[in-house]
Amino acid sequence: MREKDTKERILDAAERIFAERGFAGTSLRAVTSAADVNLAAVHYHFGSKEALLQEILHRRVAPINQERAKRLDRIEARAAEEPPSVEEIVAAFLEPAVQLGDGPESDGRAVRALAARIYGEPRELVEPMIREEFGDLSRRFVALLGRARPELSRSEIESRFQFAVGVLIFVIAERYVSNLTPDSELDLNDREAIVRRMSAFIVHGLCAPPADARSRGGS
Amino acid sequence: MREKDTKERILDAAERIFAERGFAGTSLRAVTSAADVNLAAVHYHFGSKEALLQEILHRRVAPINQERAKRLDRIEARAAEEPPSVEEIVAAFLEPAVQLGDGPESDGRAVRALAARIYGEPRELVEPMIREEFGDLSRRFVALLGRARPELSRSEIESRFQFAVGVLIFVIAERYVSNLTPDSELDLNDREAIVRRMSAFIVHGLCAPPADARSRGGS
DNA sequence: GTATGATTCAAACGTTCGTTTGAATCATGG
DNA sequence: CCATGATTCAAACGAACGTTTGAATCATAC
Repeated sequence: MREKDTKERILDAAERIFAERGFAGTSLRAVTSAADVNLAAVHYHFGSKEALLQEILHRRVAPINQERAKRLDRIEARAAEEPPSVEEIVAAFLEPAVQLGDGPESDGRAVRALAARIYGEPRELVEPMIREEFGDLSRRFVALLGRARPELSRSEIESRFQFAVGVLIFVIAERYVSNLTPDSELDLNDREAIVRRMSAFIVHGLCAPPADARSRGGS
Repeated sequence: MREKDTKERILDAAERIFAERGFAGTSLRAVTSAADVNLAAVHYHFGSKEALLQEILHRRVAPINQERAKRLDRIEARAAEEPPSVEEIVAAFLEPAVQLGDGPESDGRAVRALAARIYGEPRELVEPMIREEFGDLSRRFVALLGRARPELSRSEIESRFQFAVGVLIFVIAERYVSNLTPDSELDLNDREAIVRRMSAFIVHGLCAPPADARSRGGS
């Protein structure tokens, strides 16, 4: 038996390659070759390529969503006494995600890139996965933001939550436009600064006055 | 000769299918079948699958970037007298993009989805395209934002610009998390409201105080 | 050592893919 | 009408794909 078992090696290799090439652009032969295992092992251990993707997502996303849920629990418990602040809600949303995949053996970059690129895959492939992993949590975030900003309609809160998701996904995916030019001063390795800036941007965006004249119309 | 010529039919069909399935997940047979043309026509007219993608991008993105460049010209001309406002810079950035692909014959949804999903494709495929189409414009937006917010470092401006890009991409891609749950009140057809809200969110995010203690350190 | 289930293996299946090829057809000008 | 280049066509090429198959090997318990 190898040092790291076959299943784990497949998961690690697939994670990296799915992140770079997407689901359709990743062949199982590329994965098994990178994992140094036999092609049939994928079917033996996972049943299908699609199930492999699902399992990769789950193994990475479940821990961060558990952490988010814990943080939400604490915020919700205190919300009975006083409304939550946008800052703490944003922290609960962002912090688990920006640490995604970091560990002693890995800097988590591929994991985060994969989590981000899921949003670009064909809808029928990933919407069930997204709904399953994030549906409940997003409802809870939206509800808490509603407590923090009661003058906004549910619809406007949902929009703003979505904008925050867009920022986060772009940041964790490290897909940048401006640093493609030679004069860019953006240092992608300064993650702390980027996270701090992102948090400030999102908090301030969320704290904007209502953009809708009839913002309370939808409730 | 058909009503619409072969080349145009291929471009239209490919645009739609690339947007749904991504580059690797799109077969030329799917495209040619949808366009009701012969498979070899793709190679005859475009040379390769990749060149087809490039041409699709260019035909859609070039007009919006021309419009953006025109708006930038106007803002830059006035910037000699007084600093530009964040609002007008954001409008110059967003408005051409949210109208992307809208015309008498098409609601532009597929076009926008494709423009958005380009960011998820393998880097070596799309970075040259992105650099070519957006490199110069992003430099100009960053420079103008620097004029509007001189207390921020170039690096922090670039980060914020990137966050704005993330929001825009998510919105034009119509990839939502919260509306996947049955109780969502987000109406994706109310584009005007969504754009208005997005603009407010971005403007307020960009107007946040410096997140970096040494924000002017990079200049 | 033997039996049994788990795991890995190499080969194959049937399908699909982007690209190429040479012939057929079309469009246009002289 | 003929010549010529443009365009479309059907077939094929060589490669790649996810999945399946049955045999071989491994691991473990008795």
